[in-house]
Amino acid sequence: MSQFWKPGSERPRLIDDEEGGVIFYSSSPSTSSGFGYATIEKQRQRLPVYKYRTAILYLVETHATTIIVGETGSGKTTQIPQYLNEAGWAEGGRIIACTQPRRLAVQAVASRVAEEMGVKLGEEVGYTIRFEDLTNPDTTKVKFLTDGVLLREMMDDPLLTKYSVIMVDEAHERSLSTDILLGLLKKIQRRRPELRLIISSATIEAKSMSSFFQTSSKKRKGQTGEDLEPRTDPAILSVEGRGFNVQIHYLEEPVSDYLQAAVSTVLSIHDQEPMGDILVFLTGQDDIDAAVQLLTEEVHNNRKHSGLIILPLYSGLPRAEQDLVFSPTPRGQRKIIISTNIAETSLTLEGIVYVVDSGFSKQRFYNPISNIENLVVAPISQASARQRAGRAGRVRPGKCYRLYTEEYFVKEMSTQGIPEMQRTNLVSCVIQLKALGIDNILGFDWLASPSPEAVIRALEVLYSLRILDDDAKLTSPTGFQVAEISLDPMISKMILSANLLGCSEEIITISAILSIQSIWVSVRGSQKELDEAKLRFAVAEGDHVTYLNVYKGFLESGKSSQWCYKNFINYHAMKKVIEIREQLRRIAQRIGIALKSCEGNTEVLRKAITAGFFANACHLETFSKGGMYKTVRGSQEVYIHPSSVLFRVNPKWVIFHSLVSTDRQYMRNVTAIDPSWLIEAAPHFYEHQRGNPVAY
DNA sequence: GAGCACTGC
Repeated sequence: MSQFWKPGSERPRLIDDEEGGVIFYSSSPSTSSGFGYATIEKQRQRLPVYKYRTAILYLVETHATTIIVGETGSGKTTQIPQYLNEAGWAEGGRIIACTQPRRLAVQAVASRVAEEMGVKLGEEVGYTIRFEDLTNPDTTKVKFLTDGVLLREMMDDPLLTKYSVIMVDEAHERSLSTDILLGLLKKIQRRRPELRLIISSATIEAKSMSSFFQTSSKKRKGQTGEDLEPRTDPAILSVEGRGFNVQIHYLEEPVSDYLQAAVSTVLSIHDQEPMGDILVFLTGQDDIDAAVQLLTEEVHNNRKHSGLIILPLYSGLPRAEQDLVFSPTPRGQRKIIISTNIAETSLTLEGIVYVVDSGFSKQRFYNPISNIENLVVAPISQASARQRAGRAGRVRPGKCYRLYTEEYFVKEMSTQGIPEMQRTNLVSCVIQLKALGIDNILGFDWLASPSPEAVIRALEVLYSLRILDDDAKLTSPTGFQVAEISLDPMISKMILSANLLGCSEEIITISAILSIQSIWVSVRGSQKELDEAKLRFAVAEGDHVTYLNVYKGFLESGKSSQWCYKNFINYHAMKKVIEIREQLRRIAQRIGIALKSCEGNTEVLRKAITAGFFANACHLETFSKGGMYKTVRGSQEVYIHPSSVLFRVNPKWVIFHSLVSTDRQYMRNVTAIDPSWLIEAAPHFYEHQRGNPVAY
């Protein structure tokens, strides 16, 4: 192995003593010396671990914003809320809020804190995620929630007045909700000087977070000159974690085929390194299946490779197969998990000692000009590479093999990666800000500004849906109602139109189904059987009405998992559909939509769909071969996806829910329409020309 | 006749 691999030159992280150790550094000179440690300025000083609590409480007391940086395992997430609670930050009916970007993390952290405090989950310590509110308004003092839920709470309480401290965890991940939330929190801070923010982030983002929250500190003195308000310059506290050291190895020479390189690296680790599981990061299902097959063949052909358990891991994998990665490795064997990015942040695997990092992942990019989102294989960032490597050091010191050179890591890889804000469609983001009364989206104080093109495109789409008016303000009632519905605005618009057309009962079912990945079981081997199963539900109107038949069948079966199995339908997906539908029903009730069924009238159904998705209208190119369509607006070449029930049926006019772009643009979830409905639904968008609709 | 990184409300 030594011929190909070169150890990294980055010095191992300092974990200096068995105490753990806290390093404190303040971004500004301190006037107080009461604690004996706060005199250090822009200079690192290690403090004994018992002062962790003191340091945090002091900083939160004196600074409006505290930025906590550090590694996993440093106890930031679980200890800080407890310190704050003990220090009285949740007295007098105030609540300490702690956000996470993922539902699972919220649940896990909340139950751990409840356990550590010796209280019942849902009382002093509670959590709120979509579909689940385990809090008690009378007793909850520490509340964990997803950042998306906190954003939703702002719709009713824009200043988040019930919270005394808000801690935002994993801020370095820079998810869309986190970025929006941080921008809004900074605004709130100006109106609520008593509010305390704690931003928890990876070390690499500390500086940008700190300068973002840095505000001019003019009015800090009260009339008599005493300090009334906290310091407005953020403090930075750095906490070392207890993770084990991970030795980094780079390739001596670059390789062109990372898949092959990954396979041979796994085999040489198995031959030459002591026992311990291996985690391999590849990009997607295709890569992973190919690698699993190559390794399995190798195990069959070569006896020295026995004792290997090879497991794929990606989100589309059926639940039972996903769970295999969590089963303990039998003694004398070695587990090899070949995974997408799901293992980078979403899942934590125990027992990993070796990581093989391809240096690539699939990433979504949005082109505001064509209004199309693309999924492409792209190089990861240095931050991502560090995160992947860290997965090897959870149980004991580990090793990470990077399938690229150190020069590439240092010179070619970007340090951070592009925030989601800058590579996604912004319609939902814009409508959320509009609902909070923020009208100047481009002028908003962003952590990372979205491109003007993307903002303009989002405004345009919302305007065409009559969600925004000529002044780019929310229309009443449509715009305000759409903002209440926690779905894609085009779907929300479809629901509102269904109310007028008398088919809301059916349309909220369709909406629930459209907002999950797929209701079909993904099976590679038995494609034919799946297609046959689909035909049992398929109708000429298209995929949307077909979904209604599936839902009806599921209800008639008594929500049976057996029935799902027989019909190649994903049972877990259907349960989720029921859950989302129930939430939509509640929201509909709240905004005054009466549920009404159209009793099988599919024309009004398709008119409601058209009212939301008129912009996605296409017509068949009559003289072209192979079912080529062109979008009415923009004349883009598109095709019906083979998974659609309208594949090869090729109706003359269709609208689609979304595009998948590979070598071609494929329309997913397609419904046949009458072109006259387009002008009826959106006279501001389409006009007649020689009997057919044409986009303005 | 082909393909879906990952979250979230």
